[in-house]
Amino acid sequence: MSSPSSPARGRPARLDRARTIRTALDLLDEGGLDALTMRRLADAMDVRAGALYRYFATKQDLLTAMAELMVDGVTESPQDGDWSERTARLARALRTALLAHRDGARVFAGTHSTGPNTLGFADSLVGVLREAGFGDHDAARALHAVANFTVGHTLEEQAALRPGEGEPANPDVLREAVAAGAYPHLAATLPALTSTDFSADFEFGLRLLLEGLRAVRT
Amino acid sequence: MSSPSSPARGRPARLDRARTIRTALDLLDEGGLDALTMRRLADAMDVRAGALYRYFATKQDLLTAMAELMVDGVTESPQDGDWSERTARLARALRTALLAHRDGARVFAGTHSTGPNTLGFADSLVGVLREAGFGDHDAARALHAVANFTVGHTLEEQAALRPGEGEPANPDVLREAVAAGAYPHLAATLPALTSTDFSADFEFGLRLLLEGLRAVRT
DNA sequence: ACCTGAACACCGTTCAAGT
DNA sequence: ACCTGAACACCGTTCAAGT
Repeated sequence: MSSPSSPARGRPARLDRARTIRTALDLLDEGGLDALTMRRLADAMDVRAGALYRYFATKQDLLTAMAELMVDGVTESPQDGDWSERTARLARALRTALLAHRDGARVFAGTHSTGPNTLGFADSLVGVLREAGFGDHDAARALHAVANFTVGHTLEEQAALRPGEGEPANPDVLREAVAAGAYPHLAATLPALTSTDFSADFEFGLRLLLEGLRAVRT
Repeated sequence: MSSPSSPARGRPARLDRARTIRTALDLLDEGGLDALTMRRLADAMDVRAGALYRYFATKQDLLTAMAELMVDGVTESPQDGDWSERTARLARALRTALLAHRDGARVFAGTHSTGPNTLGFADSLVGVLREAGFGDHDAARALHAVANFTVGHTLEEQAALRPGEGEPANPDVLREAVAAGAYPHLAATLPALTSTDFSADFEFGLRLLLEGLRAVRT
């Protein structure tokens, strides 16, 4: 919690937290997480790298603030529909928010924001389930399951969308590897495994969780 | 694919791929992923950093090989029980394998091995589901859902086990943040949310997926 | 109060040259 | 054939000193 004092005495600050976080997200979209360095961010803000540390204790602190800003608005959704429709909407909104920035899921997975957007999302999801009659433990665990699946899925989705610099794309590697070894089931399901319909993939997993919740409901 | 030639002509090599990967996993266990550098690994192998590049094209290549070795044996499991019990066993075996190394889930999530252990695991899981009557697309998507959930869960579990150097542990941060803001549902479920029974958490999510698969089955 | 300058202690990777 | 030496082009972070 670095905090330049509020009454703006002395020189007007060239830097501030909110503008820096937004610029960092722009840089993320341009070059990805690996290209986002404190020095480059400082350049974009017309400042030396050291100056950033008056506003962010560490780079991790900056990344956490970026993750928190990314999920701004994920909590807003119409309140109609039953609990499973509302849960699905929240999960979809989280995925969409992560997809909106290059390496969004990687940034989010690597941080643990306790800001209002992140907590608001969690409170909404837990609220929907509690009001639907789920117990506290089940609601908390369902939140974890949905969030872990959603982040895990989006991590894969964004990794598949941008294969590692120069390396051949995943489908080709997989085809070759499966052809070489003895993987009868993978060979038979290759078209399904190399499908790039990530939305359908996500919806399937989400449906499993929701059907599971329905079955588990006392 | 760096590959020193097989007929050992000239000086006997001090380095080899397999021994280097095992040493890297030892270093991982000692200091975590952030402390695993090519220079430190070279030190441990009594060699200069540059020499490693005769065996690994990049650090990413090394990490992929580590991930592949981590899931060695995850495919072996008794073949008895019905499809949901067998699927559960495979998922549990994956989690256990990732938990066996410090930052195991982070290493695994950051790579995409197409080695025999990784493919063997995928083939087993898809095989169990296909033999149970699931279609190719559903089996492939179920593999993704189970794997994404398992890796996502273990990522969180290992992050919670080692709070970020100096930062207060997550439960305390969460308690304070929830107390400060207006999160009625989080406040009511705080004990459940800050539970550290990760196995129960994992089993709950896994159960949701399996019950969901049962419901989705044609 | 806010930022610069300069340093500290590192990184991953490449490649000519030695043995 | 295998490895060293040395460099290249960077990192995150700290902190006295300037304005």
